Amino acid sequence: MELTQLRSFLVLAETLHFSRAAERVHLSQPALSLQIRALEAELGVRLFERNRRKTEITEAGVVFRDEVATALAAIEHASARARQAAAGKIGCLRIGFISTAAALVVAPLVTSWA
Amino acid sequence: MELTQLRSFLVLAETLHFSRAAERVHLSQPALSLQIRALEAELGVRLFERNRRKTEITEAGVVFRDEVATALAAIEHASARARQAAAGKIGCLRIGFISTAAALVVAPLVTSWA
DNA sequence: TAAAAATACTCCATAGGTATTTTAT
DNA sequence: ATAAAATACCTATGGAGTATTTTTA
Repeated sequence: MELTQLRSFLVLAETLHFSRAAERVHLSQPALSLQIRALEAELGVRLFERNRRKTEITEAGVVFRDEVATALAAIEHASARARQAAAGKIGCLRIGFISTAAALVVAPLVTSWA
Repeated sequence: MELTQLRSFLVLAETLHFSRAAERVHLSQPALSLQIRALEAELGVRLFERNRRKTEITEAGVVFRDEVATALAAIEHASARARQAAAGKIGCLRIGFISTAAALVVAPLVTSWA
């Protein structure tokens, strides 16, 4: 399973139209089709019902869509938090009394002041 | 960003040892090294500090690890739920009175009885 | 006949492996 | 000298594109 497949899946679940979904994720229609097929194959679950002229999402597809959306958002969030942490925006707030000499040592380590 | 990179990252965050982590995810040591480098490059964040003989996880790495672990678990969960839904294990519980004739029609649709 | 998805095929980018080097103890 | 990670290089896989076919309304 690939993140790109999951992103494509979410867009298709929204548009319910392979060609338009493909356009939105910058893929050709066949490429998107293959991604969805691969995803369905790996899950062993049919996510969309391709009837006549319309593409419908299955009940399983709805369940998968809602949970995957949350998971992908979590990954985005994780990336943002990691960047913040690296930039020193995330850390511990600890309160205590120290000597003036120690304060001079500690001060340069502080990344932001309240 | 790829799921395989995230899985490799989680294992490395656990073992703190490239060779052993590579073994656990069935990759060669250089391949794992490249995955981590690619991940760090995409995030713009250093996730591990490779000092002398020991590999240490950075503060940003810890943040990323915790959130990614949750996200990956969510994806696993989504897959399981989708399979359950496809198998008809998830659905509505609706209670009402219907005729015996209607009951005979409905009965075959029931996937499980309470 | 038109519109949408699936299939066939070709190609190339890149992920991964092996071999080697670098680095630090 | 050893142990661990990085680098170099090569290869093969499979993902993506174009062209085409199938399907059904």
